[in-house]
Amino acid sequence: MSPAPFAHLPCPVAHALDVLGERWSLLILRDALTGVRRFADFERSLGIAKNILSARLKSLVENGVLERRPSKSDAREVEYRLTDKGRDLVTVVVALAQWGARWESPAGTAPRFFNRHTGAQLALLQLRDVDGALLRLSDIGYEAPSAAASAAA
Amino acid sequence: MSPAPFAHLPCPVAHALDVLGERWSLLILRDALTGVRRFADFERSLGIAKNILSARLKSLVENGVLERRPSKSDAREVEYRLTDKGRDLVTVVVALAQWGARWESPAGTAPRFFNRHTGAQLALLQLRDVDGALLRLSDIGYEAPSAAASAAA
DNA sequence: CAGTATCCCTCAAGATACTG
DNA sequence: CAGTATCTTGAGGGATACTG
Repeated sequence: MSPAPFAHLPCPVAHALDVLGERWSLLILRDALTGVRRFADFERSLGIAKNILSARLKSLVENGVLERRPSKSDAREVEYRLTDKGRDLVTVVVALAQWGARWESPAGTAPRFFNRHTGAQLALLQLRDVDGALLRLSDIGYEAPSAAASAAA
Repeated sequence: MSPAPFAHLPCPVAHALDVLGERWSLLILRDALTGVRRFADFERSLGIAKNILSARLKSLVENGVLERRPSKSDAREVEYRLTDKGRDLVTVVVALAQWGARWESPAGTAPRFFNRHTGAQLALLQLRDVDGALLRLSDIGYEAPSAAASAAA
């Protein structure tokens, strides 16, 4: 996200991308969400260079998505664990995974998230109204900040 | 996505990011999902340089996410419209928006998606089992391709 | 309006060597 | 194991001028 951060754009997607927009960030997050915690494991799992991994982990820690701390079992080891903020990204990662599996991965080759108690697949993420009704894209509007906060006041 | 594409990684998130991982792609998608169709409108809305916008639109068209075609109302104008594949990204964009609004945007300043018939907010995207039960992160497993396809066969 | 054509610059990313 | 230190590269991105 070097040249010009998106922070000035009045858009939560932009703000999210200022934290996650770099090439490796969401993949690191995917690993973290599936239980990876150690530097060397991220490295192996992703095939990422050490310096890049180091930089990305640092930025994710700075942004409060991961927490860095010594392992409980062995104080010499370091663990990167998800914060609540990081854990909350599971919908983003799963949404990407579901889209990727459907449209970009050769059928049957993609790993999948599943319910570890039953083995069942996750339901597709879908847009719903607060009352639970399914929404189509055409039902959805996007409310500018001025129209929302300002006009409401 | 220059140096080394993620295509070789056995991960649908990686494959999705090969299409969407560049800085502007998801923001362009957000615009497209909220009805933006013309080059100049993307340009104004995002404050993106023309050459970059041109390149991103081209790549999104190549990847089947957008479709480029003359406007129906004025054949001299060009429109970029979402394909089904592109429309299917709404969950990704909304997931990012919800996360960004919650964790990165100053309270109340972020635009929001809403039900345009009722004005109600969208429900938070949440992970559910096929039967509709809410799932927590700890309930979720991630199944490697070998363990899935190979072992199943 | 919807782009192309240039030029420039920075930084993400890669490779490798080294350290506590 | 978990990084830091360097060096290099090449693409992504920005600005501006120009065109059908």
